[in-house]
Amino acid sequence: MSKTDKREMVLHAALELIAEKGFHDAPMATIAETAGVSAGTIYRYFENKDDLIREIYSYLEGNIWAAIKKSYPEGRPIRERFLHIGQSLMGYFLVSPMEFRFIEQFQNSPYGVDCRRDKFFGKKDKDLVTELFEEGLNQQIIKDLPLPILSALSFGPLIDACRDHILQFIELDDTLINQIIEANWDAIRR
Amino acid sequence: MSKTDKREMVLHAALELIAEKGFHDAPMATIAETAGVSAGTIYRYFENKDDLIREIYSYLEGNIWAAIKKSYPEGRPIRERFLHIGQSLMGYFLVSPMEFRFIEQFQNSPYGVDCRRDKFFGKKDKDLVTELFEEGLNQQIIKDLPLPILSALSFGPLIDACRDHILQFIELDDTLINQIIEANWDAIRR
DNA sequence: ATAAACTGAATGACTATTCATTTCATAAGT
DNA sequence: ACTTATGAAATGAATAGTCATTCAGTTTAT
Repeated sequence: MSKTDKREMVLHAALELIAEKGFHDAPMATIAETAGVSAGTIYRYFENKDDLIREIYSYLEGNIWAAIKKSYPEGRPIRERFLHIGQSLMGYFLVSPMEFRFIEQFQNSPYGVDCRRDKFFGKKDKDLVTELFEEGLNQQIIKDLPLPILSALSFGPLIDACRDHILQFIELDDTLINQIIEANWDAIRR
Repeated sequence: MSKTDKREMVLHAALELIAEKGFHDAPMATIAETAGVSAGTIYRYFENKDDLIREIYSYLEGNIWAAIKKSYPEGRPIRERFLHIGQSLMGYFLVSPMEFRFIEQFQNSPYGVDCRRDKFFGKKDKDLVTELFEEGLNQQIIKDLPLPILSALSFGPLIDACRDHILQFIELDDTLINQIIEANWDAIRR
């Protein structure tokens, strides 16, 4: 097993265990065991558990942006781009329930608060979504509300729907997915 | 200090500490100290930490239903009742940020999953909100979507907005609150 | 031969819960 | 009115477990 292989084994083992059990019930010893590696080895690749968790999130975030950017209808109307983002996101989450559960936990924890703070107070580049909202605001196509609110109206319900589907409270199909995304659009459009 | 006083002291100390630090950084010893009581005493009033946490949630849930039912415009149009519920909820959360943070943590944890399961699979009585949605569906005033989705569209963004306000990412005022609730209505109305 | 990678037992810190003991309020007996 | 008996309430040190992280010693690759 090569060096990078071990790093990846640890990363995936941690992702899996944390998604299933939560941050506090995924001991380093168990992560090591699942990864087929000794406890000490984890610390050759990650400073500590916090660092490991943040690295997993970065990795998943990369995957998600890739999913959204794949066949992104650049230059098409705002509404069309908005629908594409919603469909990509839900599509991604529904085929990757484990990753979804990790992200959900991450967002609903002090890690997630730090993350949003960085985003809204500008430590990161403007992303595709922020650009889209700003364009929509300028063209007076979407309601004049603060960006965090527009985010909440757009993506909150979408994520809740994925969660309820994964927990088998509802069953999402393509029709329902589109109805949800259209409803989100109704919430933000003027 | 009477018997019930001590129970309440513990309940409030736990609420405060958990809201600030999270379930896992609010040790029983610290809760006891904050409540002005010894660690052992907690166990006279609560079976264990889980029980304590669930009791706190029940207590808060009672407060919230009371806030909603206060001046609930029974018999008035669906839209008006919907707006009332939204306003009551946001009003309550904004004057009780500590309680809000507890509830948010509770909902985004295995406790919350159990709770929703009970709700959607009928162990509880139908609540005001479910009744409202069902009436709206029958009258074809709101979109024909599963109840969990209608909930997500209505209350998800509202809660996210409260969170962002409490974290000082945005500043909510009456105008903005009403705009958000109207946007939620746009999402669910036909 | 050398250094880098790896191991896993040991460390130290932390926690929920228990239980032997003490305190306290109340009621009975004198 | 004063003592005593009683059991509930309260205490907090002790218990039995957790877990992240370290490091002395071992293996592996070059």
